[in-house]
Amino acid sequence: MAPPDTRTQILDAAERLFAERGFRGASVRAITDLARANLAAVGYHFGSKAELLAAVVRRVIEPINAAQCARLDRLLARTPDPPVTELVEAFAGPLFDEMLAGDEGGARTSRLIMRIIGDPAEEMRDWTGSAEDTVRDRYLAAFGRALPGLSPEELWFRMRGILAVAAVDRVEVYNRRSPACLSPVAGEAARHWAITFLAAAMSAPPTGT
Amino acid sequence: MAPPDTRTQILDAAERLFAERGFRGASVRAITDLARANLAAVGYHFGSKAELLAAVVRRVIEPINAAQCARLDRLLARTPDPPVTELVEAFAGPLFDEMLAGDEGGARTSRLIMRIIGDPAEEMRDWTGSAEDTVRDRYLAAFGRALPGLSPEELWFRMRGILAVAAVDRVEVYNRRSPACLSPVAGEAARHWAITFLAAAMSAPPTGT
DNA sequence: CCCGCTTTCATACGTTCGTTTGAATCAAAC
DNA sequence: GTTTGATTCAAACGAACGTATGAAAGCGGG
Repeated sequence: MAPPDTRTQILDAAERLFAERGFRGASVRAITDLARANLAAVGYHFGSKAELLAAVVRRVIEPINAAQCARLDRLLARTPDPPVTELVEAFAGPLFDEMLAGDEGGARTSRLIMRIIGDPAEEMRDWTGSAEDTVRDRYLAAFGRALPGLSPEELWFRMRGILAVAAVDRVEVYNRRSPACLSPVAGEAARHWAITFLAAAMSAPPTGT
Repeated sequence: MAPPDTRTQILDAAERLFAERGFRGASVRAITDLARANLAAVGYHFGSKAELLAAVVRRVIEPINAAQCARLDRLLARTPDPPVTELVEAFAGPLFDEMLAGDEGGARTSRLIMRIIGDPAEEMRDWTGSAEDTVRDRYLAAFGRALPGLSPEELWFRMRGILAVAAVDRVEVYNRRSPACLSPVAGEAARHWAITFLAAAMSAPPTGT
């Protein structure tokens, strides 16, 4: 099981191609070619392309969610009302951690998150995910205590902003169309920049409406 | 030419379907069906599906860019160094203005911007756009004066954040997976929330790295 | 009426897609 | 050595796709 394990190789190839090309853009043939597996292996090991996607997404999301959860636990063990900056760090940090752990300096996971958010294919939303909802609700509650006066709707609006900024990092379109003079952003710098940016954004006073 | 104008009807249908389903997900057949036109009409009026997309994107982007440019001119006519909040308002405001003008309360344009940012299809990046680069560079310069001490790279990182937050608004995935209790956000409120959120984010002190 | 030009239409072509199938291969148990 | 179950393989299926084609239809000016 150690070296080749067709199933894992397909998962790896699919993660990469789904991230790069989206659900519709990554054909089963391209995935099995990259995985050096047979075309029918996807059907055999996963049932269908949609179920393969779900397996890929779960494998990527789970450690991120676990880390977000653990860091929130650690924060709450220290004080029941952590400051906004630390909440942002705990929530957004794991997104960048996992991103940086990937083979290509994290671009792959970041792009995959972008796909999860933005891919129009219906199949991108079928990976259940009650655990994700739980974590999200816990952070919503914690942010709510740290930012009294913010309506639940505006709070949720701001949390979507966190995900958007984290996901949009390293997305190709931007880098392709970025001002020519700028060098690509190193992963660690992007992490700090994002935390700074988002902590300030989350801490903004309530709009009022 | 007034009522039916096949070309315009195709543009409208394509704008809607590209926004909803992405480039690959919106088939030429679905577009011409929605437009009540013949399948071959796309080839006749636009040449190819990719050129149809370019025409759609240009039609959506141009007024936004013009508005961003005009508002920056107005700002600079008043003072050579406008404050960050007004720059954010001038840059992000038109995104929401145009979004709100659409038929479905703006969701369509917002989603299309999201596609422009996130769609993995290569064709999504072929709509030239030197005018867009000009506007972007002008805002980069203005933000640079308003935020001395920020490196050009971090400045560009933050401007991408503006686009990300504006685009992610009303994207279906989020609303589908949003906490059940929350009602959907009204367009005007989202605009204020985003400006507040982004003005605070842009005004954050330099990270330093 | 008829002409030239634009536009619409039905149809077909070749490709690529996801999925299925049934035989071949492999590895361990007996 | 044979059997059994799991895995891999080449091949094929029908469906959907983007595009091209040539005839039909509309239509204002001679």
